[in-house]
Amino acid sequence: MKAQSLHGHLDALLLAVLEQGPLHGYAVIEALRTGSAGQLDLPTGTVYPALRRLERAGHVASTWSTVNGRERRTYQLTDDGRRALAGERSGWREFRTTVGRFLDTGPASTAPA
Amino acid sequence: MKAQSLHGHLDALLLAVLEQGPLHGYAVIEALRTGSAGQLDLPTGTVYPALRRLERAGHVASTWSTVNGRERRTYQLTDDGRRALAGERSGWREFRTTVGRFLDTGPASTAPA
DNA sequence: CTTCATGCGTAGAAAGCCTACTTGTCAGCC
DNA sequence: GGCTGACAAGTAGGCTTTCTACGCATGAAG
Repeated sequence: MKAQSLHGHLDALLLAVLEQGPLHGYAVIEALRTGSAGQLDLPTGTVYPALRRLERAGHVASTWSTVNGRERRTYQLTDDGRRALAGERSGWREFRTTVGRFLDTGPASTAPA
Repeated sequence: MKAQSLHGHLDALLLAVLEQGPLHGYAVIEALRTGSAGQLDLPTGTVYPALRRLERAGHVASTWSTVNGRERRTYQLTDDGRRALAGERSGWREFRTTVGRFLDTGPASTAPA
């Protein structure tokens, strides 16, 4: 699926993935891919800058570690990030409900209510 | 709510509103506002260009009419637009499912399943 | 030694929405 | 008559976010 539809929700996804434990950038991409059954295959050019943005915003913190000669920057959620994630989640529910009011209630849909 | 989150879903919303019957631009904005309980209050600078885009794409057609001396451009869904809307709807479901996999399954959420 | 998977990163382009503004009619009020 | 506010359409420029396409480096496999 087009990741362009993510616009504005990517940060929430990244925070949600990191909520389950610290990961480095490459692993975040894999977590999103496997966790979505292959639907989300984000390019590094999308994820890395986004993680930096989250770090600048104070939602995540990063630490360097060298594993097998490979440099890894491991990201982990901060307390502030946890609060941000909660906000993103409620924002997501609101968004889903609002848009769903128009798109879920179709003429030939499995009416949800 | 921030309409920026719409990014990519606005077209689907407009098509969905017009599915219920032809409307002019201003009425589309009101339909979105009332239909969303005030959540979606889109500025004209967002809606009008979007409707033009949909017209260029062949998803809607417009006709001018003058009511009480006021010029109205009424938009209505084309057959192509109906097909596009169906695609947008399935795209929306996929998007919702995929993102929901990460954001709905929170630690303190009303688990949907 | 070449290729591939892992791993990080940047630069420039493209897309989409928002803010702010303009134009015009009509109704109501002073 | 002049002013304000709701209705109705539209444009221009800016901002944010994501994507495409690259570059650099290590280690394992052939």
